[in-house]
Amino acid sequence: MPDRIDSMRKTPIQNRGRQTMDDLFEATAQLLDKMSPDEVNTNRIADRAGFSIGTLYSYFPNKASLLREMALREVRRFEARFEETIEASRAQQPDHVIRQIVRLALTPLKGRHRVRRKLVLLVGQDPTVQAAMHQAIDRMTGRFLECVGIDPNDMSRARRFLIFRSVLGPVRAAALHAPDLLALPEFEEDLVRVSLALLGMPLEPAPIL
Amino acid sequence: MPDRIDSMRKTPIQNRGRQTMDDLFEATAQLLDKMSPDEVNTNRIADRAGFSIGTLYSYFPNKASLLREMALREVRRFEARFEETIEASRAQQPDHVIRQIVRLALTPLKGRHRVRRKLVLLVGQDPTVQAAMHQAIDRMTGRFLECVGIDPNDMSRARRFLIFRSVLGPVRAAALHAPDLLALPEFEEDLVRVSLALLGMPLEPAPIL
Amino acid sequence: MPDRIDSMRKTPIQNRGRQTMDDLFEATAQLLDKMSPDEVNTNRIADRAGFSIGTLYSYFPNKASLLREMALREVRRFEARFEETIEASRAQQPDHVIRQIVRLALTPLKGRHRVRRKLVLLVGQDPTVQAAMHQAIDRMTGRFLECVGIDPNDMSRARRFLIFRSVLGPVRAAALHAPDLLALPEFEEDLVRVSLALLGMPLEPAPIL
Amino acid sequence: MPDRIDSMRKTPIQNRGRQTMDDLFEATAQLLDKMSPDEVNTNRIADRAGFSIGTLYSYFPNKASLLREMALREVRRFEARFEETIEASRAQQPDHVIRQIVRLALTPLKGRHRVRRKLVLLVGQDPTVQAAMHQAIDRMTGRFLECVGIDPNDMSRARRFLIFRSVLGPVRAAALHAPDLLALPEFEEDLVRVSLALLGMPLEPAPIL
DNA sequence: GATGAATGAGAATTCATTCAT
DNA sequence: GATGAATGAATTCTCATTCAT
Repeated sequence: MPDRIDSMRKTPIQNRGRQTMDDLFEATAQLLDKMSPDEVNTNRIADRAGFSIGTLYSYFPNKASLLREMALREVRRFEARFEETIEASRAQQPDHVIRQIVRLALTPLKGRHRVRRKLVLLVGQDPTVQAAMHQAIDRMTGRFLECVGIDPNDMSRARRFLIFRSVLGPVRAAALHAPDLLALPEFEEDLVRVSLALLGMPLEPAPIL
Repeated sequence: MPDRIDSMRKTPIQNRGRQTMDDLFEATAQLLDKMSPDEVNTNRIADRAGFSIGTLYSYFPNKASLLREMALREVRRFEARFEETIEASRAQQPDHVIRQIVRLALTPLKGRHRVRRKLVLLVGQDPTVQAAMHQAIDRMTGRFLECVGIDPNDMSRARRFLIFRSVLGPVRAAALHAPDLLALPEFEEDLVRVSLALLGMPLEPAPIL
Repeated sequence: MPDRIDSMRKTPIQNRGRQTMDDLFEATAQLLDKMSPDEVNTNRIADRAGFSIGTLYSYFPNKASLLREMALREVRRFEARFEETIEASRAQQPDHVIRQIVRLALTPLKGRHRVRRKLVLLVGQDPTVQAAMHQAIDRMTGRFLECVGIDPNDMSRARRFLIFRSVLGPVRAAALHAPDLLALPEFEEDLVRVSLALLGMPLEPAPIL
Repeated sequence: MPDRIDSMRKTPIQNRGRQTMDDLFEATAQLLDKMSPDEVNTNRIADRAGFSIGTLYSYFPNKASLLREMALREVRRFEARFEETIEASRAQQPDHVIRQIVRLALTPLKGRHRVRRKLVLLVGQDPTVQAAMHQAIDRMTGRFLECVGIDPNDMSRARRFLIFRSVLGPVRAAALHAPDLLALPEFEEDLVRVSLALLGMPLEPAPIL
């Protein structure tokens, strides 16, 4: 799976192309949902999307770039939903804002948590995706602090790094290995508590249970 | 915790065999350290370990089992180190115990955080490994609660799930993308704070910075 | 010398068509100049010529025929230049005529020796092109002998075969691998000497140096 | 057809490997003899050689390198035969030596002139092969001059370049397009004449016929 | 006529695995 | 037991060509 520089073959400004790419992404998602990541190959993707393999390769220079674009799109989508959430929480108390964000993280798009996990397995080494994810998290952290009125410079890098990641990591783990937790109020509660602890704003002493 | 898994071809009671397997694991680790996971193949592993490919296949029935055993060994090793840490912290304050555990998580064996990450990429879908990891985390959580004198039944499943995973996830993220954080006292501090918050024992109101 | 070959789809009597074909040839030449022959494909040719791939296929039934026509055009052009040279040398001494022909061979159109070589690599097996080239050389040999007043029947087939080919081969080799030789007077001199030797008219005993 | 640096995958010091490579070369030659060069693919080569495709790729990193090695072997073989010829002609008159060399060029190995031609079509752009061929010709020229007692420094570069190439080019052309010429005494005669003319040693005035 | 998205056969290459020595 | 040459299914990717718009 060689790695080219140019990520896409044709700029999908045309709606035609945009639709085809979406079809390919959707096909990929369905396959990831159904089978192990290394069974997902370009032939199967094209086939399921209802295109010939050649069409796939006229939209993406190679397999890696298709997966990369798909991952980047996921990141962008999450950030967009985050942005909406922040906007809707303007001028609210920090704990309320955090709770909204935790809920956002807990609500997988179309139940596609498994797809996302497998996508990570396929794209995990891709530096572009890595960078995009971490920059997105950093941007979202910044937006959040701004929203709740904290100057980022008043907070250590370590803590800024942790605020969201201490929520996102466990959510992913739960989604994969204990999905029922996602629906429990006390799970949401504890995630909020973690973030607030890092903001120096503990809730009332947490009940042990 | 029995040592044998039936994906191993021979019971490695003989030291010869044990040594050979360790050599193969070490070779795999070195390759993972050097190259992308999908460049790591059985021929290269055998080659670097100084064995023929045939020998590799007399110790493991297939590639997946080699990687699986290796991952399981990592899990067992971590748990063993955890056990030592707990033993050494007997009858200490919870925050002290937690701090020791955080330090354990921050100190990978031989700086092999990258190796572990890539191993996950290769083995990530293996149900045996998944199960072993989560069972280990659950066992360690139990041991910890026992050590600090909390009855596990007094704590919600959600919280038990989170206590360690809210530390482990961010540590891995930092190891991969902001390794310098691992050495910062305030990073350790905040990780401890996260766990304590979940135990309902906040430190003194956290300074924002 | 009729201009039409039945591998062309339309008789390019219309200037439009003629121009389009020339554009396609020119694009092909530019690509051959820039890249390796097997990187030159029909899509790139159409693209560089500023046409759609469909247009290319309305002028040529397939890739081979485009390249064939292009090669045949080269052959015709060379023969036309040869004809001019011969005409301009009417009633001159044989050594003078030969020198003019050698100069012609040394002076490729637009410095496109490399293009010609790569075209040969792409079209080399085409029997039509092979035949056209050799017939052209035979015709030119005949014209030359006529011009200098030698009856072709007075000369062996072997020698007629050699007269021009002993010049053309080395010139191509030099163009590709020692282009600086092309400009040296002694190179031209020796090529003339070779041809004259075959005509049984050696120059004064050649200086060794 | 990507191009690696390393030309061979395993050093064929072992006789086993040497034999396998020879089989692959022989299979390639047979295919080139039978079909057009671009129909010759690695699958067919392996198949005809009686190996699996994987075996081919354990001896050569890619198709290009197989063809390259084969071409280089041809060059080495020709040079070896040249060397024998020179040795056998020690202390003979220049015209005798040249005649032997011309005969060598006229005697294709196993009637494989066509194979060689097609090999050139496949490998023609390969810089390694190009360089090897030209260096070989230069070495042979040097050996020849030494043998007939001419100091290379007494001869212009242009002429040294031409001495053999003015023979080799036409021979190849004849082999491909007028094979019957190869057997004619007057063809041999004229080739000798060409070389001698370049050495400043004309034969008796050439008979026109 | 022109366009260019779509096609799909076919080619190169990899690598887990086997088995004769 | 060890070896490593050989296997071949599977995968990625290309590009000449078609045809609906």
